[in-house]
Amino acid sequence: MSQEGYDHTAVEKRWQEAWADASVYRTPDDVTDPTYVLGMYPYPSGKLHMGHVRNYTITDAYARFRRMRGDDVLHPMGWDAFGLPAENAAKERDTNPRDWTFDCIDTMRGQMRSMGFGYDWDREIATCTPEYYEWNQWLFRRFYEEGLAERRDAEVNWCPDCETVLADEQVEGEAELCWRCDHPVEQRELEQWFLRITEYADELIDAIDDLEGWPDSVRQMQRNWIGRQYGTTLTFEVGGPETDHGAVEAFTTRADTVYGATFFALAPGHPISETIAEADAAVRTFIDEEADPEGDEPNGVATDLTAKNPVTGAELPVFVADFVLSDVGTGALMGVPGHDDRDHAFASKMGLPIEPVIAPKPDGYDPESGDPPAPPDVSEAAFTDDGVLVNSDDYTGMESAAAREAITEETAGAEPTTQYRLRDWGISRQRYWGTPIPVVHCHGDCGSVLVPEAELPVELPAFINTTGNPLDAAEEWKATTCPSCGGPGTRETDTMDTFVDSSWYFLRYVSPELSDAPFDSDRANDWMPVDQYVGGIEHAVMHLLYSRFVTKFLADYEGLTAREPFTNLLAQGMVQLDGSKMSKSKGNVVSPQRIVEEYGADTARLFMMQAAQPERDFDWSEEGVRSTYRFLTRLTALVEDHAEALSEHVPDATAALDEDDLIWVDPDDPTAAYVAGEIDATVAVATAEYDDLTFNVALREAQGLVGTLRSYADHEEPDPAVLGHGLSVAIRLLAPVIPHLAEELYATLSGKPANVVDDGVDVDSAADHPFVVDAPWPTADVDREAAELRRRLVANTREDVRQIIEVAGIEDPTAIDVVVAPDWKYDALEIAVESDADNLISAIMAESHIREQGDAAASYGQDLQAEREALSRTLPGDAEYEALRAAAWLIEREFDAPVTVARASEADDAVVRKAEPGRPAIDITE
RNA sequence: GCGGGGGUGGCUGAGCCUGGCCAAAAGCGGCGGACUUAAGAUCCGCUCCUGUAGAGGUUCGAGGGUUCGAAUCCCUUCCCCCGCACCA
Repeated sequence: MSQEGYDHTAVEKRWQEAWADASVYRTPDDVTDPTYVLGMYPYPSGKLHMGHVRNYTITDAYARFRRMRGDDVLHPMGWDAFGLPAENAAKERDTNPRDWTFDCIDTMRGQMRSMGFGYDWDREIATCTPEYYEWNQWLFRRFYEEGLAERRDAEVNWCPDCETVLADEQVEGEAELCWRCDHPVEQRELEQWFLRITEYADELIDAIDDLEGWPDSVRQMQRNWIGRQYGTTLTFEVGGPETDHGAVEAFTTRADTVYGATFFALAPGHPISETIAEADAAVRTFIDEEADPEGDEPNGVATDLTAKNPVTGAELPVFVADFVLSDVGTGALMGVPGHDDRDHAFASKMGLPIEPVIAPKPDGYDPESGDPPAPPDVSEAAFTDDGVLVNSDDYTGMESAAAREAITEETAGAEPTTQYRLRDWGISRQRYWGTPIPVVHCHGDCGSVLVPEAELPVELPAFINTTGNPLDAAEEWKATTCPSCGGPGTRETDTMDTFVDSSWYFLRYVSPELSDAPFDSDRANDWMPVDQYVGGIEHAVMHLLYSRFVTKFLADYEGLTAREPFTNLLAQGMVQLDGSKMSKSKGNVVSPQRIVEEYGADTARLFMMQAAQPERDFDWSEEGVRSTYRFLTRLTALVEDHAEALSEHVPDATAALDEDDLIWVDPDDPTAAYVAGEIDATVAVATAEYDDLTFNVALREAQGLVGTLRSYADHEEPDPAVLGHGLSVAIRLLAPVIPHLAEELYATLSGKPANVVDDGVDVDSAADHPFVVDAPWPTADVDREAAELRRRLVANTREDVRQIIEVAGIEDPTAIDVVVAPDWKYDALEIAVESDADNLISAIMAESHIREQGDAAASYGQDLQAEREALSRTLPGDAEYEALRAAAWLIEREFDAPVTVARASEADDAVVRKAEPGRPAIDITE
């Protein structure tokens, strides 16, 4: 009946409309501390891709799960709507970025609706609206007022193709390519606006330790990015025959190796390098032509300068070398070839001396009394570990860590110094489609002046199609008056990096309409932080670091109580095809739209969620999709086939479904008891897995339950209460992932089949119809461990029956007897598990009722003794008996033979003998 | 080089934290059977080797160790992926 599947298009459309009509996903402003579930908002590129679908299915499923568990949930969506691609697209199509962007947003919003994502659309934001970016400008003002925004000259990464500045993070790979257009990036000197994120470097790195809900990989990436290092700044007097360049600072993490310094090196861009290049042709040539910072070889050129080692007083030769980088440390370093690989390579190449001053620490070395170890041989390779100082005057014999401290303290001009790799955040972009930086450059003497808060937002002028920055060409817009002196002024034409937009958008959802502040403080303090954030690993550093920075700033200066924005973070894996990432350039893209048309959104969602853990990559498989679709088709058929019968037997299905998950099971119907037990076990496992976001395991459980229910429904005379309950549970367990079909089936099961709706009775007038969205999550009061023991017993027993029949070559069994072990064996096992007595057999035999069993007891005792360490508890004998009785129908069905489950007292001794706890005796008659 | 994550049966992929019930879930693929005029769908099994009563053997990248017992813990080693990197 169902090879065509079910009418997913009609089902999905029907419920999308019903949800919208009933505003089921609305989160009222007055709820208290809702569970805040957030997916990283997308750039509106025009179409949803599979990565989006996966991302938002994860948040949607989790949000729905929490909702069914009774939480208020905040699950909003918005648009990262500024950015260069809109500008490029506008140029190509001869339109403007605004229209193009809103077109894209409309399309994508429609696709999200068609996926069934349950967002509170009343909270939708788009960062390109003045109502939003006004608050970027406000935020910029606040940074400026607190001394954390400043304008300065800076060497910046410049993409000649995009004609804009890029952050370091936006420059990719060794080849230094633009992250957007893959064009090689150049360096330029420009006046730029910076936010001083480095002021927060320590807190940003220290607080990572407490982000326990974040993946280790992301935490580590942030630590690396901030790159804090403790070390020492040493001062070297640098001079030559004719000139004195004065004190030059060099940073080192290895002050303990200072006695091993045999040269000093300056970056080609260091001011002294520039100075000496004026008089020294070799240096000039080296800087201009030979220096190759990207190459593997360390290159350098000698100068006529020397640097005085501040500890030893030695005069070291000074080189200009390309492996010294201007933007690392001070752009100058002491070379210690004995204990640094790169210095070693350079010294070997230049024929400089290599001196060992650190020796490996001998075992049990005591710096107080021990003789210093012999210096290692460093002629071939540097010894880079910490150790014990040698050849270091008074410091000889000290351990590295202590020596670093002592040298830093005792050397004139030496300072303990902390270095960071993190740089201030350059937010200036020479582009149109972004937030205008709210500054006016006074033509008089006022300099750069903030636009007053009352005059915000500074709105973008109409788009001008030009090769440079359109804002530069907007002459009328540019010309303004200085807010300070009232004289003529020019607007700042830089716009902000779009990472400013995304660094606080999660706060805007709290009060998206608010017109006099970026967010409602009281509500933000109640609703923040985001409980579960989900997005791609590509944002591990930039977006997440900036968001943490801005949150801390708002905590310090605007009274926000949260110091971290995201409590739990999930970096979802990629959707791949044949093992590689889907991408347009490779042409291996699977269109979500096609999948929705062909199989429906529910199929796409279920397939993705059951394919793998959310954080792992997985391969898209058309076969897997089809298999998922077949599952949904079978489920639909199962519910439809039985709904009518159930409603006859269950007088008020609706009430029964909603009220309670405790159902009465006929004690004389072991099959019903088995199914009821399976239902409970499924709920227990699936709930825990949903909590952990391991949807794949939860769904496997739910699908397994559906299989059990189908078998049960085929069984003669299923208990309608049990079957109805089971179907209700299965539907609810699947509902977060297949919301449309779950609604449909829930309605069918409730005796309000959807075709009634089709005939003109609309959904919300059927007031007694409960949405599964709002249905209570099923509950179970079972011990997961006991449920698993029972499952295992049943599975093992069935497996054993199969094996016997196969191995013994039984063609057609006529009777199968299953006999549970006698009680005394359970008692003996219990004693064996508990006991730590040397002689297990005597411990067991101490029990008179076991001793009475004579040889059988002795023999079983020996078995227990032999396997003593491996023994584990089973279910009690009565529970095993009940579980096997309940599962007998499965064996009967499989082998088409009557199955008798018996207690030991009811069975033949010869058979009973083989029975053990956890392993009933099986006797098959041919 | 540093840091992070991996290597499991024909494939995908769980298990590993908390060792035993693990020859190892699930899906896919393959094989056999039921149903069907047939195909499809659906259902029941099988799918490392041997085995006429639930057994035995060899497996979880490689080698070693701890343990009564290791896919699981420890060490060494090889390979793959990701991030950072001539970072002083």
